[in-house]
Amino acid sequence: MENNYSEKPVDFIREIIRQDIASGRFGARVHTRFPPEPNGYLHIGHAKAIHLNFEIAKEFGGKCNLRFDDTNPAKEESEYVEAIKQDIKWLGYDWEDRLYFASDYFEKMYQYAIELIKKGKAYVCDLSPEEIREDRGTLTQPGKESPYRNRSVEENLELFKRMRNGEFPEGSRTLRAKIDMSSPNLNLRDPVMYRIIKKVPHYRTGNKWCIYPSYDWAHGLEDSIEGITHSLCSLEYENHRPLYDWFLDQLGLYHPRQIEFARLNMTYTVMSKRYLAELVERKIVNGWDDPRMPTLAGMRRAGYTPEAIRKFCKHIGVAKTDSVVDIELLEHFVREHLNKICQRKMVVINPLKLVIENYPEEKTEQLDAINNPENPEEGKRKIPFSRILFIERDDFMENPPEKFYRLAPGREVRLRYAYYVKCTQVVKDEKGDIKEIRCVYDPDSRNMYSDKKRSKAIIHWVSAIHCIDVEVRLYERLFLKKDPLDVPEGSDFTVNINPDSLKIVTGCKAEPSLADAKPNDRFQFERLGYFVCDPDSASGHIVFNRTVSLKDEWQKIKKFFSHP
RNA sequence: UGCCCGGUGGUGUAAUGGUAACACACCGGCCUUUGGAGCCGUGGUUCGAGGUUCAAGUCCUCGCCGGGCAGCCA
Repeated sequence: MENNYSEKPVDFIREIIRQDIASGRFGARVHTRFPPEPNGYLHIGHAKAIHLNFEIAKEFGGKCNLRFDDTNPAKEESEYVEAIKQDIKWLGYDWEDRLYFASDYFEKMYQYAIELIKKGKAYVCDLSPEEIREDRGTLTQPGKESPYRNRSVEENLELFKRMRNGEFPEGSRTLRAKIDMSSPNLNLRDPVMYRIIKKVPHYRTGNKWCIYPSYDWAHGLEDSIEGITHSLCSLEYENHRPLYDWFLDQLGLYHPRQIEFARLNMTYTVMSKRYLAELVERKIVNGWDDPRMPTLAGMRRAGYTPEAIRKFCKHIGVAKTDSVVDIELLEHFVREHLNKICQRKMVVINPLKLVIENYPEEKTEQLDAINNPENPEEGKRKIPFSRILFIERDDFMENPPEKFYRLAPGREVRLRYAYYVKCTQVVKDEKGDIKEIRCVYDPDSRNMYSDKKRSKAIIHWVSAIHCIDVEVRLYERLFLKKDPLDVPEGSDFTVNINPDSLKIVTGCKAEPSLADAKPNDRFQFERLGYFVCDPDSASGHIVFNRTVSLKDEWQKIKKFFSHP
């Protein structure tokens, strides 16, 4: 077993684990777990937790379990189990043979509950949910003890058995831990351990059970049963740790250590399952795997790579400070990786016809284009050039402002991998819209690699008779505001939705080599961004999703001009 | 007016009592057949006030600010 936990710096969790190893607290063992509830899709915040748990196990020569925490049949479905497994695999992690379900422990938990009753530490309570709430007290006032708190062990045992047997209606009784109704920590005011749920069957155990353990009771047992050493969870469980410890101590069971860390928040993003589900249900996005979603499924479809996400997780670190990470950081790692691995292609999204008047009508040339300047070994390809081309409408302006140094009347620019062209004429239609532009080219300018700047601009193009039509889906951030939940009184986050978060553009012109693109193939469209072939593609109808744009100096300048 | 947890450049994370570091973003500059990529540089004295110490972001005290907690959710 190769341990490599000597490098610095190290976060507070790894520091604690080092100490535990040094003191022999768990016999130098490290065993973590990722415990999702199968009630929704995994998002980038889960990626942080997955990364943390699996990487720590790897670093310390330990193991990490995948455990579905399926203790609430009302919310859980096997669809989510499968999606979650797929996402974790895609992210690059392997739970090997350690796939577990809390629902497999129900019988064991039940027996432990009986033990607790016998110790006089748990009782069946006949109070209604409302009555329990009223008796719980408030943040500043102690609670009131339940009138059923002092039932005999025998009666509790009998009642609990009848609860399991389904003799009581849903909501009529609970099993509660007998702790302290005046504890300043409200979690310790006789928390509910079991509730009766009869209306819905459990997706795995069906109707076998009609009592289900609550989180606080179940989670520590799950960790204990699996021999987990370090149970990593988010900050909101901090106040639950005394309870986690209490149950395990009362039962005298193997006792893992719970450590809390701050969950991930990102700008321009909502991260709770509730809101994500709402986006899906209200059809604001097209499903959980919509490329605008911060779900792993969405990011996969958007073209993000698992490598980039992992590197992001590594770099954000882990701490106890509530924080909001700039989404630019994620995008940075996506660009960084894609820049390395993507072959370049020329695609014109918003075509403008360009006619080279002095280029022979029938002539076609095959020009060399570099596949990936980051990796010369990927070689070159041929791209066809001819008299009529398409260029990006944005690359021409009739009345260019300062700092725009692309094509304009009388101006010369280089066509990437081809020639210099000079604009001689602008042709407009009846409405005055620019229909095409006419140019002359310099036949001697091909491959003049060392030619110093006859123009500052190089633009991309595609040959009109050779190109293929493709559909491009231009995705932008789903929300306009850094904090999408920052809304005026009485409205919800939909007021912050970006109305332009998806633009579907058909009739885009792509270089012919893209005809072979297969779903999930990733490319850089030169000067535009990174794109991935979408599974919606069919033969003859290829669809690309924009993963992320290239950084664009000109866009910045334009923005500066529009609001100085 | 309760309990718990936090507070280091715009953002996130380091500094383990000894000259505040790294990344992203931003702004300059260099380079470039992608206004891409790459390279170089400018921003902070660590929430505030005291205290301990030769020495404090780090330890102590008191404030201030932020977050969490009153589901038979997790």
